[in-house]
Amino acid sequence: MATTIKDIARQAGVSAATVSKVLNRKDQFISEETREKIWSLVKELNYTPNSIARSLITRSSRVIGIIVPDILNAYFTELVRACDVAARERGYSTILCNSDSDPEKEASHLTFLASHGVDGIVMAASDLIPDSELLGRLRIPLISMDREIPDLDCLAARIDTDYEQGAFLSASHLIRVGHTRIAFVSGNPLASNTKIRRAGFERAHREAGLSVDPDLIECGAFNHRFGLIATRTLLDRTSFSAMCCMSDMLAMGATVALRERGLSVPEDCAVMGFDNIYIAPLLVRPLSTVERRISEAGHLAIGALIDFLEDPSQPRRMVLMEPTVIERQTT
Amino acid sequence: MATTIKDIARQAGVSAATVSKVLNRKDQFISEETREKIWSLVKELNYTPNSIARSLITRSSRVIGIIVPDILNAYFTELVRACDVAARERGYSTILCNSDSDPEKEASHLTFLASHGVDGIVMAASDLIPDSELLGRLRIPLISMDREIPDLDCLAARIDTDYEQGAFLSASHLIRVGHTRIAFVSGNPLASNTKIRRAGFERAHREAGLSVDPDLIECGAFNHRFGLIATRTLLDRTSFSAMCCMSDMLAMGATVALRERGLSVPEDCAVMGFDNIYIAPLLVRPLSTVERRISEAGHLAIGALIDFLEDPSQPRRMVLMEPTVIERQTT
DNA sequence: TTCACTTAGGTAAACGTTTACCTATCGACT
DNA sequence: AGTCGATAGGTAAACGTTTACCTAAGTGAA
Repeated sequence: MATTIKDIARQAGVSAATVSKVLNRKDQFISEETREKIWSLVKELNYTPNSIARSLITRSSRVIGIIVPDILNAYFTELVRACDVAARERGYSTILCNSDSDPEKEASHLTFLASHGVDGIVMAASDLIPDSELLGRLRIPLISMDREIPDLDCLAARIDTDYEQGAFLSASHLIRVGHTRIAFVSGNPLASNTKIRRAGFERAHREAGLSVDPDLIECGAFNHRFGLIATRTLLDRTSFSAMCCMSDMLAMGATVALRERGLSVPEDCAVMGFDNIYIAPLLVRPLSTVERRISEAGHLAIGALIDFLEDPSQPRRMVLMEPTVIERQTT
Repeated sequence: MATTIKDIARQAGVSAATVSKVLNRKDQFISEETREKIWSLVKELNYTPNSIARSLITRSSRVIGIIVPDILNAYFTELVRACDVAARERGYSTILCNSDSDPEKEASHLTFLASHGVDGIVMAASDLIPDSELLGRLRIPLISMDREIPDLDCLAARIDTDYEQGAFLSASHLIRVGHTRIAFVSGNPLASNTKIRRAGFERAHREAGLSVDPDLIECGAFNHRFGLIATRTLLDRTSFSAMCCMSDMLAMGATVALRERGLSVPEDCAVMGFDNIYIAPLLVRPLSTVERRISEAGHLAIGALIDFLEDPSQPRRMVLMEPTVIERQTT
């Protein structure tokens, strides 16, 4: 029952095409009088164009899909927020999907987004390797953030963080202040996401003339729950004086486990996080971590996507963001 | 270029109508043979129906809009997540909007959602009083959560938390353990959201034969930043031995401010939160708080909305959720 | 044979836009 | 007088579905 373009047309005594032209500012050949009449009717009748009908014919929705593994991880909350504001700044909206790191959910979100006609998709860090057959078929412009991804011609840009360097910096920081037995906690051990970080961790040791005890490594997931469990396991298995966690959520879980055993941070065990989520400085013992400028990454991703949408011929962007260490009170 | 229903029809040697009937299981008068041929072509050609075209004609999108003030507040992150899983369980998807507690943004999200044909909208707790003129015009089925809302006939349900009781319980808990000077920190002082809580806070004092010193009240916003600022102000102005914060984010900010001044929690000052967000038990000093069963609220909201969509004649639900105190280590 | 019913499927309009192309009028210029 | 170029706007198809209604063939009974 909402007002349509035809209602406006009828009341203005013109055709729907004329109204459409005015609305879309393709009105160089429309008289000032008609134009004004249309705009005033638009206001009076509270006309809002039906985006669905519009998308159907223009094949563009000005909507961007965002897929993250877990919105409860504050890193993704911040990223999603950043993407959303960046998109809105350029007249786009976003629609969010949680994959739970489940390939089937990811695929079904992808089809959902496609069938809803999103103009582009941002796929954020995940242990998953995306279904390249599906992606290739969908042909939706894509931004990959911090993930392994096949080379597709709909891949508009990659925004990656230099995880190797991030892990290297984190471990080096701990080594510099005297730690020699450092635990390493990260996500899925099979994902490149984790392998690369582990390489950085090991390089830091190598360069310091230290070796890495495999007993100190625990990889599984990036959430706080795994941080808690992994730390308990590590504590039962071996001893260490510092922990190099590959996400702040892991670090939060680790801290809880350490306290559980009566260990204080950083006196008995130092803890490094990764991501610098907004909660990190708010913890009672503000967390030392690796800063990765989440908001900037989100803006970059959306910017690259929209630039690509507006001109697909431009060269693809491959950004590698350099992280830095932030020293707070847990190291 | 994606496969359409016509491609299927052509290759199956039938009309598009027949394909549509099979796809929608309105195929009682279609032969088994045709049916099988169609389904196998659907698989072979990776056909996915174009939701946009479908929505245009059916006037239903199976998408629900969710408007929250600030997704960075973990309470809303959890709520949104709960709504999303509840919606997916029933074959709906969600689309998320941040209002930043800005009436204009909220209105523009509302029009956005309307023009994108969402079937219903969940509006979560906010200081804002929604634009009833707009809402009435849009006529989109609505769920209101913890907000003041005009009575509209498109209002499918209200899911509210008994804030008066929550604040009462929080303050009573502190009074019971011996505190008499308790600071009260909450959101926008003009919003009913805050007024109601303040009433509960005052009732707790009244029933204990205590009076409330207005100097102990600081209201502004629900985020951690305000918690920090408000606590500094309170500390400069007066003295107290406990804080009754109306969100866990506020409590986190408050804790930081207290430590800043060398005060330890709970020895020098006890702190109560509200919401029981997932981070609350993870803080180094796990936060005592008021539990409000966020996930259940989200499921309830989505359930009520979808029930209403499927049968708008059923009576409206008005749920009042009763909160409970969780005692951890900050009190 | 006729009628009615069932089965299997087709036709075409409709949803609300956009857009390529067409028409008509008016001056101005050759 | 005829042509041309603006100017102002209209026509109708198209996007990919769904659905109310139509058709045609076959069957069974009267």
